[in-house]
Amino acid sequence: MPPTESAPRPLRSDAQRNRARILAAAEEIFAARGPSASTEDIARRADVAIGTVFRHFPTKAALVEAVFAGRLRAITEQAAALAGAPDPGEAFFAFFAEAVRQSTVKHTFVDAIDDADPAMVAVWAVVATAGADLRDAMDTLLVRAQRSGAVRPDITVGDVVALMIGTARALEQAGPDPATQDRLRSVVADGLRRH
Amino acid sequence: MPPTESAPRPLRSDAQRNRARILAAAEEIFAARGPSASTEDIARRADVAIGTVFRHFPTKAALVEAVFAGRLRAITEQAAALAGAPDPGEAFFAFFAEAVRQSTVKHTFVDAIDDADPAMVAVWAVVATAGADLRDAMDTLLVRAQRSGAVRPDITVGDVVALMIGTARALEQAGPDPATQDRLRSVVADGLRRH
Amino acid sequence: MPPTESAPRPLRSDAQRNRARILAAAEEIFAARGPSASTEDIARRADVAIGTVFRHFPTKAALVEAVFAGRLRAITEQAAALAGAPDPGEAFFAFFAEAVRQSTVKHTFVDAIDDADPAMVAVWAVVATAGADLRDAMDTLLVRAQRSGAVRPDITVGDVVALMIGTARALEQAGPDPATQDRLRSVVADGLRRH
Amino acid sequence: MPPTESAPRPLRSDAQRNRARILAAAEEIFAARGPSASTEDIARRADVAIGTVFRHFPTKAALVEAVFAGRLRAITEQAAALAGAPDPGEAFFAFFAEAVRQSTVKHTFVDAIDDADPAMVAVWAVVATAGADLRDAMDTLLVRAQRSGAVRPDITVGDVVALMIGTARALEQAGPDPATQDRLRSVVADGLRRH
DNA sequence: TATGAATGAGCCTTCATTCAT
DNA sequence: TATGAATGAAGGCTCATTCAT
Repeated sequence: MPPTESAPRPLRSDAQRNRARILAAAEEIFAARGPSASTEDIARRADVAIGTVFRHFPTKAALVEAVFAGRLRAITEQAAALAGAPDPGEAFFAFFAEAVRQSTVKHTFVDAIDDADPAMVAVWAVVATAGADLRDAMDTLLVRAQRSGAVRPDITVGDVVALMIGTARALEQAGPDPATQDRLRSVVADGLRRH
Repeated sequence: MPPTESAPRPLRSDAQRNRARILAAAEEIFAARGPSASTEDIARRADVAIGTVFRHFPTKAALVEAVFAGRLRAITEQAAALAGAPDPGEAFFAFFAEAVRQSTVKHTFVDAIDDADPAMVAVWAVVATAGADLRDAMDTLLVRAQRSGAVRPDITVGDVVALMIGTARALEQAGPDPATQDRLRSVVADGLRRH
Repeated sequence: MPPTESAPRPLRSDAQRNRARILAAAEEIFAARGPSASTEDIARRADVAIGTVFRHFPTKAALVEAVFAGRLRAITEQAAALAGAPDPGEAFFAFFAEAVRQSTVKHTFVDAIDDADPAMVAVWAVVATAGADLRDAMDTLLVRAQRSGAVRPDITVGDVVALMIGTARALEQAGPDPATQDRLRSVVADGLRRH
Repeated sequence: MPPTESAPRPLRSDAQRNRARILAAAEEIFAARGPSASTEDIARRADVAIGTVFRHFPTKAALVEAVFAGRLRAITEQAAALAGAPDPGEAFFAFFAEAVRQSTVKHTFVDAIDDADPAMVAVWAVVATAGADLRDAMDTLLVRAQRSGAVRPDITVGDVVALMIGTARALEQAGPDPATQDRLRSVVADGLRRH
């Protein structure tokens, strides 16, 4: 047992499994009912006692943050994977479509984070870090696409983020019909192109 | 001596005033802090007792719905006002911009309404009515704009509603800078145009 | 309803009764089991719902503080009542005996206040105010008694407070036998006299 | 091959070491933060796992008791060491001062022990034994001091115990200033002398 | 009708205790 | 024996809703 806890030892296998189950349960339940869903419900879905949830995530905010950051990281990886694609425009729009698809849940997490709640301030810190990585990856994609003439030159990364979230919201509103979802996505994508 | 027993008798004038104050307070507070703001806070802002709020709106959900329906009616009126404008395309896009502007609140109301709650059935009825009126008014605007060639012909009213909500969400995400808001709105509007 | 809540209107009679019942219940239960007793138990003893306790005392600390401050005020009144007594020494020792008697409960409140708990910081503020009044009243008593030669001149008010609390603790420890309690009290009183 | 099955077999040396570490940690932490400090914290300070604490002390109360009994034993030894001192009065007051000094901790342990809890019956047995030894040792000191005329003849051992605890409480209340602590101790000591 | 005190289910969190590893 | 993850009963507090005044 080292004097300082600097390197938290790897979790025991059963603990790892529980941690994963809790994250999965939280992802599902937050997606379905928003992050105001109760921790108790998440514990029930993960089939663990409430204390176990709090052992892994000392705070409800920490749990929300973990789920949210996980999602950001996944999207970031996809942006990175497309960074070297041959056609910059195609890469950008492929990323946009995929990111929107993955954000389409009943409640986007951003909605969930109530700035008024001081407990959520810490959440934003972590999210900001993960978000910065994502922004960097997106910036690469965006700049290349703009240089190639595929995207309006006045658009910023912040614009793209906002439009991704907004488009996800629109799809959520419109319902699951694939044709409709394609149509809506194409509207925003067209708007982003140089005209 | 009420005029007829069948219809809900008109409220006494002070009751009417209270109802209006409560709605106004709810609008402000829901817009600022989302629909999870407490009913107490709304009562306080309206300067009435909590019991009065529940006398006018038997349920918190009913209050949320009333605010939402009110907003729908306001937007409907604007659509109606633009129905006879000389330039159909201009009318449509003016409506779109205005509607988005008015929907830009921190938390959209739709998020607040829990479909699973049986107490919300009656609520949805009212909203549905208001929503149908809005759809009709929007349909007029949309069809004229499409006939004039200003808007993509494959777009439906549902698409426009979804995009309005999504765009409002994007603006909320992007923050208050007017130039940014214009840029984002123009992206979606451009995407809606025939290209 | 005044715009500013500066003067909280007098409570409705039933609310007053409940407030008094809660305070009485808290006094009993804190005295018997210490201030770590649960708010729920106090509510039960007062025969009100838990929410009612929190309506009257927004925090558990506020409840502890109210009980504690009430006790301080009672003792302060007694000190004030004895301030003009003809024999200063007699007055001082009568006060000391009475104050000790009233503090003899299984758990003194001071024990209760956990400095480590940040929620208790506010408690100390109020207590300090009530305590300052008490100190003033005690100071009068003490100085007169010292001038009359009845009490050791090097004793301070702080000493008297500490000895009161300590003596109460000793009596609590010794049990309820009156002769024993008198003996213990007389030991400390004798020690305070000029010898 | 244990010596006899009837007596609890001696602990393995590492277990002995752990037991001692836990007791030391508990002593420190209970002294600093009172007996409501969490068992986890004690385990952490002792650098053992929580399960180890519960293997050695089946209950938190048992741990509190062990610390308490240890303290009683330490004080008993001091009383015994002074039993044959040449000046009986000096010996008694030296013991009193030292015992008070050692009891000056933020929370007295007696407070922590809940008499109502049936799990505490066994605990009290041990404490009672240690307490009886202490009383015997103190009795020797006290009777000698009374015979020599240094202490009031009506005082009992129970009185002395109560006053020790009460004085410790007074010192705790008064704060750490040495002059103040001396003054308070001298007040009680003077009160105990024959006058 | 309006008032606002009372109710109590539910939420997040802590911690003594148990038990699989 | 030691470990530390899991358990689950409380505890403090909030807030939608009810009801006596």
